[in-house]
Amino acid sequence: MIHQLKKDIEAHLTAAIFEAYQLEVSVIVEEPKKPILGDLSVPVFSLVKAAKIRLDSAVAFVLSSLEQLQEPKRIAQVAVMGGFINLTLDRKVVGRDLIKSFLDDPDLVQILQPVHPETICIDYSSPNIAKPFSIGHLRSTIIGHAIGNLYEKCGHRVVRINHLGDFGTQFGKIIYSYIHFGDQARIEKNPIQELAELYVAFHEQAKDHPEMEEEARRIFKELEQGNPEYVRLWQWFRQESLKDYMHVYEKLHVAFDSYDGEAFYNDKMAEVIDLLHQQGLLKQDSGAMIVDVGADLPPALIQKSDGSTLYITRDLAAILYRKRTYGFDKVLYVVGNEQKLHFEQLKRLVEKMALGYHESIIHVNFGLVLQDGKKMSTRKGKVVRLIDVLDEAVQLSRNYIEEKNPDLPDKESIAEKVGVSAVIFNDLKNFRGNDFEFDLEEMVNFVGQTGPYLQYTSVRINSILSQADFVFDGALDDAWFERDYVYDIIKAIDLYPQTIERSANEYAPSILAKYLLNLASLFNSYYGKEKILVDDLRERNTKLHLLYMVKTVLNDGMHLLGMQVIDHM
RNA sequence: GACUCGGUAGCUCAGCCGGAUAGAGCAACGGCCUUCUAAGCCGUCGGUCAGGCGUUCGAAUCGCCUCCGAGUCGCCA
Repeated sequence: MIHQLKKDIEAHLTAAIFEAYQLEVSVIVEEPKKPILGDLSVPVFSLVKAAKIRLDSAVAFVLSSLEQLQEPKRIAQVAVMGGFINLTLDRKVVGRDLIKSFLDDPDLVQILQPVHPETICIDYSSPNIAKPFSIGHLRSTIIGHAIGNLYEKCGHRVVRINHLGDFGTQFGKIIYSYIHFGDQARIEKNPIQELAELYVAFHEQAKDHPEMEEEARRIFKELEQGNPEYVRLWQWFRQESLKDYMHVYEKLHVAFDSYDGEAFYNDKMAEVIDLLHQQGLLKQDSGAMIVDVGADLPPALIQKSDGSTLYITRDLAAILYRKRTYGFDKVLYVVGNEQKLHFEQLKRLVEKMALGYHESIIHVNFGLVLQDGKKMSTRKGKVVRLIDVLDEAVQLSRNYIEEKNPDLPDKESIAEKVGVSAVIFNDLKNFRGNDFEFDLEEMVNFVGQTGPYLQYTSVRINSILSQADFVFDGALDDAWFERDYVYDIIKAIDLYPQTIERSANEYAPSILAKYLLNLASLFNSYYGKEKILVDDLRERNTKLHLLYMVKTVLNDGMHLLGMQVIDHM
């Protein structure tokens, strides 16, 4: 609402300046940091400079233009401070308007309706078969899931794709390892653990026996060509891994529209290579087939000298398939920073092939989870299993419940929801591009800027609402909106729709996460100041309206981030 | 070595398409539970925005250089 007013003022002033000076000055209306200065602020420096006029004439010009704006009610006060013109809005009107629009469209379907609904493919999670589901894949999973939710909320169609890492030379390695030192019974008992150990064992042995690498590549090539024994082992490993992953996804409440991994594209590779060949892009280089993708990037390796394919070949096949199958407007790859070059190459390949959609390929990169300041390595067996972290978080959550609320009826279910959500929120609250050091204590922290803080705030509100009956009858004590700490909450709620849009457009769930923390903090601060359930019905009803809005926004926001919403804890 | 990303309070981070006195949480210290859930609230302490130069009325924000950290750099994914 305030956002709309801001846009209106910007448009009005830009037009007025053009009319008076024939100058295209794009006026920016900003929000002053200090609330005492007002709700909106117009700096006039750009006009001074462009029109080469004095500061005071620029101020006078803007002031008179503002008077012509058809804005009878909302702007209550205009004050000039140096080169800034500060506008203060009528808090009663803002509060009433907000509540009205909130009640008219509580799910924001009208406000967030896109001009052009798009189809967005999101490639995320994508764990590597036969390896434990690690913290690294947690990041991709929950960032991708949240971005998908955000786009859906904005009215777009989202296709969620789990591009399983179920193919490639790594399987040559594991199969080699299994044949030479594997044990069927042990794998059946504890598949992921054993398979991961086989993978580590391979790399340990290969240090002294480099010919093993060659052998692994040969096995993969045969797997690719359909060697029945290798295919059987591969299917077995894949199936066992998938079972394990589904367990994790269940805990995280994420699901996908497609689980077509790399292997799915095995029979679609020839098409890609033919296409590259026809366009004369493919060339041979020391036995392998490569494509030059420009002087600023290293060439892309499409086919190994033994004829088998690579990661990028499969990604290329996948994008062709996805364009045909889903007709995406955008395809997002939620994959770590370390693969930046890979996606630059992929994008360039698509551009070189003149397919016309290279601009819609977006690498939504995220920071690495470090251990002792360095990247974790599956090859050396240095991974942290997600399931262990989740278990730890749920246990801590149980402890809190025993300490704070031992009579809670459904302890176990709440403990699970709080613990898992804490881990999810901890990952989403900071900008995704930042690397971070693995720190279990930080991940399962429940105090301060955390998931449980948001849940707790919502629960507190819920507790009050459940003790009161109130009706949305519009009978409001609007004088109450004048109070700073109330008005701050109103302004924060008003900001919710644009926060969702920004969060989606920048592929940054952290924007929403920070917003929710701020809203919760404003509410808790208010909660400490005033009693809600007062005797005066009109006042009470007004407060309950506000609480209802805060709770609705908090719950909706948490849901978008992939957290579990609860009503008591 | 080249390229990419980063360096803001003791720690974890916001702010970065230039705007007014750089903000949160944690930690530390001091308060607040006979009244709506204290997983909370209030207060105190804490800054050469890595360093330098430049552009500008105005720089944490833009440009260049230096230092430091991480990642990547054809037969892994």
